[in-house]
Amino acid sequence: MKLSTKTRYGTRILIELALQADQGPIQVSNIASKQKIPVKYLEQILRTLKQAGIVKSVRGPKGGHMLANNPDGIYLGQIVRLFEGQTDLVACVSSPEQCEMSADCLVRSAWYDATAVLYEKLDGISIADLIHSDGKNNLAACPTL
Amino acid sequence: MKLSTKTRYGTRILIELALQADQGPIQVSNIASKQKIPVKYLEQILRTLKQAGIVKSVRGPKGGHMLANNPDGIYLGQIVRLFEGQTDLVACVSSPEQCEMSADCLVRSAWYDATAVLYEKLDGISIADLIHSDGKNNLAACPTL
DNA sequence: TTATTTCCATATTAAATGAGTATAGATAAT
DNA sequence: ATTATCTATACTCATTTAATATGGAAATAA
Repeated sequence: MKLSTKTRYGTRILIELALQADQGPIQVSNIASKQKIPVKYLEQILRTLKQAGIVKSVRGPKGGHMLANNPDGIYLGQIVRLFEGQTDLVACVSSPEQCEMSADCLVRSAWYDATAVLYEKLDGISIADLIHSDGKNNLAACPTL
Repeated sequence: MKLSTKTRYGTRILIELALQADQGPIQVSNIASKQKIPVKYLEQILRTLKQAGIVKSVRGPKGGHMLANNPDGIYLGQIVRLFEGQTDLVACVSSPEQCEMSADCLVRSAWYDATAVLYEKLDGISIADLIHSDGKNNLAACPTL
């Protein structure tokens, strides 16, 4: 039940672009070294972000990438939906027709509610929120233990 | 970012056992046909549930399986933790040492919070809650769209 | 006591997915 | 023109998931 590296990398790329927002176009090599992401993989992820309208870029020497809009309008929920193949905890949540038992399934609505509460949270956290946090993580107890 | 079939099947197995709680030991073949789960796969999942102390069973003719305790004490969070290999949205949430950047990562605490809110929800839904719902699912809008 | 019904355990396989690499091309500044 | 940069697609490799196969162990009842 984990997020893909594309989602994680995608988020870190956006953070990097937000941090360097006043530096003009940021090059792939710059992001790659700062965030320790393989260049070619990074390029793929950037392309997805660009096609989604979140990032814009200019080609040629001195070219690079930058956020298309203000980071306070980019939310984690949007990034997760963009990169995760299946965005629900269980497929039947958004495609009940995939399961012949879904009509009177006793669990489906629970998976639905859990998915909803998760995205409610993710849709409340923007890239701007992240770069304005102090980045000091307490390494304390984990919610799943 | 989806739950495994083991988690989904495991939940449905427990629902089935809860529904038939007054019928004595329930046989694998019974659960398999009712819930449309391959017999041998079902046996694996049942074994995990048994080792976790959630299910008990008796061998030999007239044997079968039953809940070890009342279904109002079995929560979805427990089932998910039991079957999912990685129970956090991102590995660094519970194992920050796995990522050299985690100490001053600007995203980690967000993944932590999202994981926490998800399990808070899952830990509030019991098997008893599920079997006492009416099972009529509205097939309405999905939280991820 | 022995046949039979049931659960128990491990090994194997097959398909899907995820993560990353390779190769080739297009654009624009100098 | 040359070169630095982004763009696009195809391919490979490793891991995980889902399921199957095979063989066993326990307990009941004829």
